[in-house]
Amino acid sequence: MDHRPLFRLVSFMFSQTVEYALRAVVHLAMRSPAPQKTAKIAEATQVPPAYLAKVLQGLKEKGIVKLQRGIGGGVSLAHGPDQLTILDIVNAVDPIQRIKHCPLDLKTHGARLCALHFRMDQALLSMETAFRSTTLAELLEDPNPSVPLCDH
Amino acid sequence: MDHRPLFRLVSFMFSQTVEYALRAVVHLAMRSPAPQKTAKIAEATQVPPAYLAKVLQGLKEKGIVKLQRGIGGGVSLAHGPDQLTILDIVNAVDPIQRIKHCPLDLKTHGARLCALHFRMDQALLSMETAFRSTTLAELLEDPNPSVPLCDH
DNA sequence: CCGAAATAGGATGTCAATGTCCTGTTTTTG
DNA sequence: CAAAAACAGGACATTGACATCCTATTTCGG
Repeated sequence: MDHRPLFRLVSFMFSQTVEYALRAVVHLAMRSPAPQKTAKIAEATQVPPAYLAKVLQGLKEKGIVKLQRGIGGGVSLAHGPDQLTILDIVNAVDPIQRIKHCPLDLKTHGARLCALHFRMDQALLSMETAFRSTTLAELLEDPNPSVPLCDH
Repeated sequence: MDHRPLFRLVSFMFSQTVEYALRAVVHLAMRSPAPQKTAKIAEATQVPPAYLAKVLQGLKEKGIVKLQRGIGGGVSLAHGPDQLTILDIVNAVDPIQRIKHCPLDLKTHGARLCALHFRMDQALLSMETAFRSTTLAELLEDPNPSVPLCDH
């Protein structure tokens, strides 16, 4: 009956849904290509099971994962971990929208951004670049001793 | 009666409130140090007047602007445009929260972030850095021919 | 073919962000 | 001092993100 968020947002920059999708996909990558049951992923990644199911359906529609019903079914990556970047996941769930034109739609100037929105767009670009630079496979190879998702 | 957002979010990364705060502060910087009335700022920046008033109150509490009541009063910057960065404004309204520890609070490892959250934090860092690198004064000096906020 | 295993998806609930409105309080000017 | 100017702030409305639950529907194994 209590519908307050189960977990505090990691950062206001990322939606809870992005966080959940990333956890799930990293979990899948660690076990790729074996399919995993949604309930198991939810437990391991500490994501609400019913909500994770919705998130995974979204990822399926974007071609990130495959869902298989029935005994022995479950969720698996649609591509190899070396073919998926963090950006692919983020964009599938909550696309990074670069600023293409001034949000104040004055027609007194062309498509050129004012200085403020240009700077904001540059910040978005740097984030986009950071996310594009790492594949799931590289995440798993990370020398960091803490395994992804902090489980073991 | 219609309470749908007046303007589409510029990017899911930035809240509407951050966008409004930045527009208002840039407007103030262009006219610094003369105080401006909230209603005038709202009109020039295309922000709902009553909501802008709330945003400005928040900025006052964070020491970004000064509010003066009565005839001849209005809103003015609490510091020179060369003393305020975009990051100062963003953090006053919707602080960028860097990821300090794994959001899955397993105690099986220390404060070290797993590879996924380390990458996410690096993306936040790059955005933070981008925002810290520009002061309001530098925004106004921008060689870009479109004046900030696209008005004139 | 039957039953168990899984996902599919609709209906519904809650809350914070966004936005409006109205009345109070402070300050300045004449 | 009186009146107008301007912010202060509480009450309230709406919406989308987050979340749950329950009932299909599909698929595999024996």
